[in-house]
Amino acid sequence: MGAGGSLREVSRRAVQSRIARTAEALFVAKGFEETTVDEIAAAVGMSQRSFFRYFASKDEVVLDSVERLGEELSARLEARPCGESVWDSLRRAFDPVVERLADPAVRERDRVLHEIVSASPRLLAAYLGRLDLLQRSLSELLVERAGRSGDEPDAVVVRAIVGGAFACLQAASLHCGTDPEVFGPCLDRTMEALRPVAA
Amino acid sequence: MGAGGSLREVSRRAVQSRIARTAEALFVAKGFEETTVDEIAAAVGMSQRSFFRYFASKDEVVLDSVERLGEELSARLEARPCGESVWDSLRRAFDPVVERLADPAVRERDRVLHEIVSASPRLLAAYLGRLDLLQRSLSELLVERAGRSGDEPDAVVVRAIVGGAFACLQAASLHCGTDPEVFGPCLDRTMEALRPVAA
DNA sequence: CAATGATTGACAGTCACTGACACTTTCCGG
DNA sequence: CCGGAAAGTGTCAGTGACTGTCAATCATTG
Repeated sequence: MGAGGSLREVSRRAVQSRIARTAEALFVAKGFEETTVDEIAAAVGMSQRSFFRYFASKDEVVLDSVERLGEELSARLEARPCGESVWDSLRRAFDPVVERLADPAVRERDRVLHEIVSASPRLLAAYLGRLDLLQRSLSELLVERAGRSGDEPDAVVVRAIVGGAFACLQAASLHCGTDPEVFGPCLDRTMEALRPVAA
Repeated sequence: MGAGGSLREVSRRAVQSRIARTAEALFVAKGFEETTVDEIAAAVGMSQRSFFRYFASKDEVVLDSVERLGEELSARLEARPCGESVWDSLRRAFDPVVERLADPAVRERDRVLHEIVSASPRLLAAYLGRLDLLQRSLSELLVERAGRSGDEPDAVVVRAIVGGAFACLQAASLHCGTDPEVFGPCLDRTMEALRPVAA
């Protein structure tokens, strides 16, 4: 089935990565809105048209890594045991977000990305849109899981709980830095404060 | 100080309202992305340039009402007593959102707006961006309030709690309709489930 | 009536993004 | 080694959101 010719996919990813790094440097230097796609394409050494063959939009260059983190997060959540509470499963699914920060290189890149995103209202909105999409799919997953284990799940409450967990994640990443020694406890503190009474 | 020449402001609002109603009709009929600003301007009977004198962007036409609701919500929260818990203050601040739905005309408009927003990923993202902005300002307000009443407020936790409350609101407005008899209890149910242990 | 300031339309320009087409490079069986 | 399909690329033209500018109009006020 058409998903993933491995050899070519690798080189595609390599080109995407090259574009992303180049673009991020420009975004940091001049700002996101102030950098045109033409400039990025020229800096990479390709036509504007080709840029859009690797990224569907200018936003995508920055949000692509969020997408990938979302997939991992989704996979982690799916791997959690059915008996575990929704809240704890979510907290564990967030582990990679914290663990990533152990690598200084990753930490630096996250910092840069965060700076770019939070400096542009439009990008920030697009970012939140992605998170919302992710929350929807995680909610569905959890509702289905609850149904499997015999519970009668309340879809609205599950959705609210997932939203609450992401609110904790968002608050932590906003107020605490990218230092894992600070971020982790910070996330735990917020998630303890908001822990649902039952679920 | 420069805020609000009353006479002219009124007529400006009237024009904005006329544009908004016209545009919303077109959005429902053809979809948001498929409706061009030229079409809206022509339908209202003005130049495209003038359209942009009343709304900074096409998004703004739809999100303007969200903005106004946000201001009311902010004012309500500020009016709550300092002694009240953060969570209860937020729940009470949400009251106008529920009460608005008592008026069938308002309910219908909310339904239309909701339909338009949720049908366009870009608009939805912009909407979430506004909510995020609102959450920031409410968080600041609550942190300051907690400081006034002698508590030592934890800004991160407050931010997470505000985010959690909005997650409840969002979940309710997503899963329950615009019927106030359904929406209200739905909101209460989610907010009871997520009520923070202390705060 | 004349001066003034706000509102507007017309026009031109930028930038994100898309579709079409021609060209080249790569790959593969014969 | 060759011929042709497949994939990648550049060029060009076009759409649509948005902005700056300027001249004309309109209402207000002295």
